[in-house]
Amino acid sequence: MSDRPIVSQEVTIRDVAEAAGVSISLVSFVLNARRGPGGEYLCSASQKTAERIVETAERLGYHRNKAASSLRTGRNDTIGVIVSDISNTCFGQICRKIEKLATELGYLTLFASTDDRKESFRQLVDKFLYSGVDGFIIAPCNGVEDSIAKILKRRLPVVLFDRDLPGMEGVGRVLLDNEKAGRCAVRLLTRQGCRHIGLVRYETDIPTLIAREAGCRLEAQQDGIPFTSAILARETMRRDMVSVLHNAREEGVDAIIFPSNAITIDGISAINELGFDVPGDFAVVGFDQEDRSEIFTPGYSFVNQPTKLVAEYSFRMLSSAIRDNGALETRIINPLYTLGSRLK
Amino acid sequence: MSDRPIVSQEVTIRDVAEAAGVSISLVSFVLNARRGPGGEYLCSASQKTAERIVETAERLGYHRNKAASSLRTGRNDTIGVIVSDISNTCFGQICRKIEKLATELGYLTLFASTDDRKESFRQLVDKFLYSGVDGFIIAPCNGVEDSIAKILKRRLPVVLFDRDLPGMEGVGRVLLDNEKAGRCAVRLLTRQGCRHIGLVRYETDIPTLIAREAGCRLEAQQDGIPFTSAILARETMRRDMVSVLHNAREEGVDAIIFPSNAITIDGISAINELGFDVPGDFAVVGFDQEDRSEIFTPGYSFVNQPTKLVAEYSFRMLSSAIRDNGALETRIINPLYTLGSRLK
DNA sequence: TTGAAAGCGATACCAT
DNA sequence: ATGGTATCGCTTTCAA
Repeated sequence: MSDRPIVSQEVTIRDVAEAAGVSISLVSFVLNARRGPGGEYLCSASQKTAERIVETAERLGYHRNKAASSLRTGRNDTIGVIVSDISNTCFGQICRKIEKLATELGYLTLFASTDDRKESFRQLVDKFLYSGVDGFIIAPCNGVEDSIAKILKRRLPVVLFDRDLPGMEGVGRVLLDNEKAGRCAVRLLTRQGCRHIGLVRYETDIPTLIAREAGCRLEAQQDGIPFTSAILARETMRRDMVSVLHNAREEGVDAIIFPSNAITIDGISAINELGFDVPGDFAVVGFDQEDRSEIFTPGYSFVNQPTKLVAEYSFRMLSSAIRDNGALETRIINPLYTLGSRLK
Repeated sequence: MSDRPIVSQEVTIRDVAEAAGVSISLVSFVLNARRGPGGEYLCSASQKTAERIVETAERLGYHRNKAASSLRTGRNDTIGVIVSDISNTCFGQICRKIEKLATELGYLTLFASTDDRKESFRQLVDKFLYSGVDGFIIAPCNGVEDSIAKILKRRLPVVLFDRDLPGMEGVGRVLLDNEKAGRCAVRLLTRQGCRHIGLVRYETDIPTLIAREAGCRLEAQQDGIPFTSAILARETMRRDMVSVLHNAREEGVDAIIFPSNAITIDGISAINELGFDVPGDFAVVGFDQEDRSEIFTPGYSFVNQPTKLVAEYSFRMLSSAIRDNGALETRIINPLYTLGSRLK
């Protein structure tokens, strides 16, 4: 096999102890002590020794061996973040912000993408579990309740965001108010004077999409504006989109809502293919696109999750659960919108 | 302090040993054995005991404690990936692919974003170093040679991608052929019949940008086509872009190249602000945008890194360096391009 | 083919 | 205020 020798660490706690002329217990003690407001070491060691120890550690370039520390304490100072696709800018931004917050509190963050596949979701949860994370922040895919339950059984805290698993108990939640998001989308359109609103989505039981559509319908009803929704098969959505939009136009629909990221992409793609002008032919509201989408598509408006807020709420909820056994509650977030620069 | 008891693991190697009626050494031995082509365990243990041990481990739900294993072996089966911004789709895609490849080989991947700031770069390298990664894949920012040297001093392998640190020795490299990318951009434009090509960039010594511009100039020269480049101050690029493009148009420039991601964003933004039509007023080639950009901006063409290839080359080079002491070499990648759907 | 035992480095209990 | 030491779970050498 490998004839690589066991490489021992260059500077261990023992070296620091010797160099400082104290015991390793004391070094560990001091190095793990909290700091008071004036920078004093809050431990029974005398300030003088404490300072000498810290100074020695720095001089020798000592850094705690994480593996040893984890092994002993069972803590890992690591959190796991699971999303469907980190190269989706929306998730990328949330992950970045979580990473930043986590780093500030001394946590390491593990990221993984599931591609919305249950099987890889399960594998990733296991992988993180066995890598020893202290908690999870998860945008779940449908039908992974068992996997989440497995985490909870180990008494590790879980915060869900972006998508809910209705009925799942014992988890924290940071969710967009999707009904409000739907209403917001419709309002963006009526404000431009649109008179007949269409929505395209695929066949699904994802609560997010259902709630968004419900919100749209509700708002349109209140405004006394006709609202039509087209429901496509998920697999053929991209293809069917073109004819659906074509027909909608014929039928006098003057505004279209694409209620998710994937639908928005396919929708914009179809509109380009049809050579339609936005907002000339249609006014459009997309969902879950990145902040910069407006730059690329000046005619379109978007409804989004406030990524920073989602990241902050999720991480703070998780870290307080890990550290202080803080409550895992449900937080509902208000949607954000970006107006297109060319409107009707 | 914490009155949380030391939580011991639910199933340890000792439990497996007892349940299987063998010693822990044997369990470890078998569980770490390589598998032969027929699935046999390549170790001195008898196949029968080996199978019994594996079966017992599975039945009990045993999973190796990573901390203990790392502590003992010094190996961590973890790699660190550092980029400027993981929410940049280009990097997001590369990271995803690396994660996937790494997972297949049993590695855990740590990601981090530096925002192109030297100081956070250094901190992240340290963080990963002390977290115990076995190697690095890095898109560096300028002036971090010292930090890379620190990694090399610990004899950990490093593969650079996206951006080079010229003169740095002992690292692997997976880089785009930037000169060729520049030439490619010009060719996309001349092919559409453009007669006067402009390029906008900011003042910099980043080799990537310099090489791209050189490639553009070279190709334009060979084609006997006038080539003008405008160099802006980095800080005011966004603002200045508008007037630069306005003037270019006046001067008869009929094609513009934006030679990086950031420049492309600001450029497209300025074009929208000016109300210019693409490709009516200008033909445009942008750089480093995601695959889907064409959907959002039908008139634009893009030159990109082949993200999957970059990820594959980088990871394979790193993993072979980690496992088999494989060579760290320099690989130059050919650029990829996407044609806009509406061209001149 | 199998097992005993010595650590890897840090922590935390219990002494002093 | 400080130190001795058992222990976390696993790997690996050496002996049987």
